[in-house]
Amino acid sequence: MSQTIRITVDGEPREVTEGTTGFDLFDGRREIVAQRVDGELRDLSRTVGDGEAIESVEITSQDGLNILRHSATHVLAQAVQEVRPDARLGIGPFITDGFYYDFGVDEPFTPEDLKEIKKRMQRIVKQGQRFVRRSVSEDEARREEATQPFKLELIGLKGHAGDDEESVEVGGSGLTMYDNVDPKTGDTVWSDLCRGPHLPSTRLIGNGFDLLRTAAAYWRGDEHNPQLQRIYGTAWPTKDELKAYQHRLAEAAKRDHRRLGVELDLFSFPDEIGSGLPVFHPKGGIIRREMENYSRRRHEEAGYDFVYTPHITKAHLYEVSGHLEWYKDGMFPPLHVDEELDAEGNVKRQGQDYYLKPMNCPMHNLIYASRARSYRDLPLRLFEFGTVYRYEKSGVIHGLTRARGFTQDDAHIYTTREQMKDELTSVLNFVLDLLKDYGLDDFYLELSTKDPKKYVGTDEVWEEATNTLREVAEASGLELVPDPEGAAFYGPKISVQARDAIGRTWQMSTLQLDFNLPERFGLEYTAADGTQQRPVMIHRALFGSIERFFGVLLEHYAGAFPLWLAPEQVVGIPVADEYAPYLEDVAARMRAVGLRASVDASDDRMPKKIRTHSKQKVPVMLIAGEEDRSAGAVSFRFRDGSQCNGVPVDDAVAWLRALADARVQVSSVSDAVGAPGVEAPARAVAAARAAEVSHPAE
RNA sequence: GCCACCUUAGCUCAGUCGGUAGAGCACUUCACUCGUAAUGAAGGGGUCGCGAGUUCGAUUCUCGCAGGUGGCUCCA
Repeated sequence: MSQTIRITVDGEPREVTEGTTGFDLFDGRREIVAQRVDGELRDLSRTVGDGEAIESVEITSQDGLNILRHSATHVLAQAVQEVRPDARLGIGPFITDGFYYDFGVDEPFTPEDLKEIKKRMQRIVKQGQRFVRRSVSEDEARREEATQPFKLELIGLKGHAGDDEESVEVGGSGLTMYDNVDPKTGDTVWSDLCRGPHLPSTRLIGNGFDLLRTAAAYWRGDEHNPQLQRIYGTAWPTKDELKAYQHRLAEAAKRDHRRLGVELDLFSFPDEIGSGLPVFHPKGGIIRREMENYSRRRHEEAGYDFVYTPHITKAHLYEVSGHLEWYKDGMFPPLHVDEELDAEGNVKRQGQDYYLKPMNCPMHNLIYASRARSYRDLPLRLFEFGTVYRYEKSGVIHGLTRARGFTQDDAHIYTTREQMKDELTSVLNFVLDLLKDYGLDDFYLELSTKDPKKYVGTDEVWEEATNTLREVAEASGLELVPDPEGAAFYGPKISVQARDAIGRTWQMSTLQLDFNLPERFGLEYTAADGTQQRPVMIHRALFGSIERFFGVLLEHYAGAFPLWLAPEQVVGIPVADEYAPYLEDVAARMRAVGLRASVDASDDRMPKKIRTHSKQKVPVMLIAGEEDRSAGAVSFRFRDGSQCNGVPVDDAVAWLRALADARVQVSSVSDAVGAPGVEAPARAVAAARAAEVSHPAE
């Protein structure tokens, strides 16, 4: 006799007969692809038990999307094994926006393979195979996966490592297999070791999936392990959502700093110089110089002392610092100089190894140590735009964000242990404040703590440093994310992560505490009581690398820099040749107050000129014809096409100067009129008001 | 460093089943003098990434190298 059990479904109490499944509960609701039972995701085919709280999982929810993608990756693996029966299965999880599956194959996949695999996936999807869950014992699993070495390894891990290595294959309790069953014949056509849950049917994958690319990946993420071939894909509930995703990717690609660098003529990486070594063109140079100048000014105001150090040094310095011991692989190989040989080739005079510097700190330490220091000198803040060279592996070089030569806005602060906390607090505030001026304002902090395999110094010192950083970070009120084992060998760090305009996060500034280098360099100061004490060192880069920060800002602004950073701030567009001299005059007045202004006196027609400079993301175009000339005025055109016409030249000059000084974005007349602390000409205010009427939503 | 793919004019990209190449934009010149995202015409520009091999002949096929792209590993 079937018994009645009590459950809740999406918060509503219900009574159902024993043996009821998720399918029964959500009958007819195709958008529900799984059930969450007391917080645990399960297939709809599972029966519910007395007292359980069941929630529906819609395909459009995050859990639903994950299940969709996880099922899609099974379909991928099935298709791959049709094309390559020898393919050994690795792991196949869902990831943000998609999925991948790793395969051990003798020959890597070709683009043709990918096409064929996709075709077969479509066939499997259409067929509407059911995913059927089956619990197995470890022995059964081993028997079924006898020809699958990677799966056997996972089963073994499950046995030994417990739940530490929880994964989509063998997480949670017990082992399960998922059979893909042909709905017509009831035959199992494919099986995979998997914890699930899955969609009820492959049909739900529909036509919202695509295969994106292939890549090699080390088995279990370890470069000592064999490489598997990974296929990446994406899957969405509908074709429209897939298209929207592809559109998002295309939009992100448009802001790629490497592309914008070419389009806007900002920088390049000449092959002749070498991989990862950029040159800045004049326009990129202007942006960079503005970035640096403002930073310099702020550092001066904040009590930093400016120093300069060479790019190259004898090996001994990096032996003292420990870099040669810890990071030799990341350094360019040495230049061996001054060696003399006799006629027989024997060494007459020992040579010297010189290294390009990968970090500035040892040199700053030498400046500290150049004379006796008193507690009255501290905190001593040494600042440098220090160019460093790191031998990044060839495969990791990526535009300006990962280069082999770059310039750090590097400071080393030497403090007493007592001052340390106050100093860290003010440094963190200084950093956040300055980043905001460059237009980034969405931050969180990461606290990187000791890597037990890679550190120097005593546990007590690490603990004190870590606790101090944590207290300072917590006091900032920002979100703090732990990064266990992420610290450098010499000390823990706080890093500032910034979210850009399209939501990506970038590691920007780092504050690192270092109890180690002062020790190695024997740094001391005389305390008030006459004793010799050891200072604490704070490493701090704000941009991290200027090149990288440049790249991040370029992508953040999609090339449309705020007025103060824009390489061309103002371009005059005469309605006809006749008005060019008038605009030259206006531009000269702009230049006289330090604005970057020019006139486009080319043969192009006016709309063509507007197009040209729009594509170059020039913030302000000043247009003048007879109307403006006779009124002693100019007409503004902003990036978004908004205008304000007939602004008297005096007002225009003063207004633009003020907007540049305010370091605001100026892409529309409303931006310009709304800039805090800047008084806009009456004409502009009226134009902005008119614009608001036509776009009330703004 | 590993795997795959890519490299043709300044840029974006066609093309040659092996017989030394073409478009659009950009550039130069000429005409047009124009009020808010492309006026028209003419012209210049390429040892087809570099080096070897196969071939009567290689930009095309093979190998090596360099650079790039996407991943993996790494990122003091």
